[in-house]
Amino acid sequence: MAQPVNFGPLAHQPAYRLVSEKIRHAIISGEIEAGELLPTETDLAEQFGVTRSTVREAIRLLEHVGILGRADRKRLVVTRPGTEAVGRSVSSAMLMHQVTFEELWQVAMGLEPLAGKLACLSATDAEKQLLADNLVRTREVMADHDALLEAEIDFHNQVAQATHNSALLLARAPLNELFYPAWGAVIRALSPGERILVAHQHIYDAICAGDQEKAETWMQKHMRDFRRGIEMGNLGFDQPVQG
Amino acid sequence: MAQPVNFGPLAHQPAYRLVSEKIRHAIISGEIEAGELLPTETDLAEQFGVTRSTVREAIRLLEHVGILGRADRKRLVVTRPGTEAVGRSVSSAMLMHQVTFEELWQVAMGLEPLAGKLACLSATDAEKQLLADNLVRTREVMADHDALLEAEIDFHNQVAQATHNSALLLARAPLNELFYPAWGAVIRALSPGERILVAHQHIYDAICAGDQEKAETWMQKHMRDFRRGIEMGNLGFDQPVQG
DNA sequence: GCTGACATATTGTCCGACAATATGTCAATT
DNA sequence: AATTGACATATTGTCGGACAATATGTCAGC
Repeated sequence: MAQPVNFGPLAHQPAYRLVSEKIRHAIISGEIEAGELLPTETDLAEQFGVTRSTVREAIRLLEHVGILGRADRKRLVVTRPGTEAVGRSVSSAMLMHQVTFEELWQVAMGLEPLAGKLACLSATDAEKQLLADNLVRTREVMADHDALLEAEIDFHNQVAQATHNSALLLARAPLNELFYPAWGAVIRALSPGERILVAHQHIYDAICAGDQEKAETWMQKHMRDFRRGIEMGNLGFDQPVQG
Repeated sequence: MAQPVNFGPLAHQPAYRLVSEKIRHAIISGEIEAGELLPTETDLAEQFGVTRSTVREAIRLLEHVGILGRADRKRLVVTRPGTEAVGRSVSSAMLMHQVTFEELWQVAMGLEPLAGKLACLSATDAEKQLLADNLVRTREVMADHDALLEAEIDFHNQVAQATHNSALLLARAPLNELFYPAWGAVIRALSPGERILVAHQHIYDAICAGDQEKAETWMQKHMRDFRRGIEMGNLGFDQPVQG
């Protein structure tokens, strides 16, 4: 007997997606380099044989993820998505998945100690200096909750920067955005400035000494402190993070 | 003397971005839930007081990151960005940053062992069964490079799934896409089927036994094998990954 | 109750238009 | 010579209207 033919639903992609894919491909394959200007919308429309409206929709598709941006507010330019763009889109996803603090913290426990460890291998003198400056600043603003939070976040970002690992930077991008409010709440509730500073100090020492293990374990301790902070402050460790 | 006033450039956001932000905010704040239908484009245009073209551009901004999708090919629907959407956008970013295998591998060394460890705590019987099936299948297709690659990828995804940690799933989404070709190259070059199977077997055993440490260390071993495979095959461990 | 015809709603695409703004040119002014 | 101002040009942001293709809803007819 003849097989009952099973036609899959034929995929008629709208034109704006095709155009978008073509542009995306040209960018990713390196055909167009970062920083280069794209042709004008009218040109693109002509080249693809569609209207400017369609081209514009295709462009918007790529804009939000940070592949395309506006140079001088006019011409389109190919850009490298920075941590902000990636962080924004991934944290949207996490918010919609109702990710809990616990889940987020587990990921951070995978990435932050790793960052500390790797920074030991690759931190430059300038980056070590930045960390040292951050320590000084942290001590100064210990009483000011907002400023302390900012210093704390900066410290972690600087450690991550010091790894010179873009993949790591991008992977941890959403953590920043999502932990920010919780970290602030912990600081306001418990004023753990001294404890934060001690941990940062040890991490800094380890990075300067190139002591990977010490950096890793102190970062772990530091993150566990953060966890305990949320739990003690009854801030909802098993609750979904808030946008 | 009076300071020379320094006016920051005044930020005139285009309308399509404002509209996009409004919609995004409504979605993330939970005002509109996932799965709900959005009003029609014409309605939105009226509500916001702009034209349909503008609304469409705003929608496209959110579409590529997976916040919005098409329900039945017509009406717009709010969706949860899955790992595919997130993986796609983050791996674009990584590609443009010329992330090397080494960088990527370091991140994987942070996340995959973590996944193994967490899976010990939360894997259900059904998920364990899936892993068992995967092992059987892996043994069957050991000689077929393509099928073996697919089974290998599946195994890691299933372990990650078994953690029930969405944040982790999303964070490791880009790894899948980017490692895929390299992993395939390793398999074709070295035929390490037996070695892969042994590692998977141990990881599976550990998960069934709830032995977190074993799962973690075997996943580490497994990833180190992968690294050695790329190095031995001279596949460019310190080279940027290819799209 | 199922089928088919028909009207309706909604999206995808096109066209043409205009205002606002950035860029380039060039003469006039100091 | 350098700055300023006037002017033409290019490009984007936004508008309005139009039409085809397709999904949905309704209703008569068997």
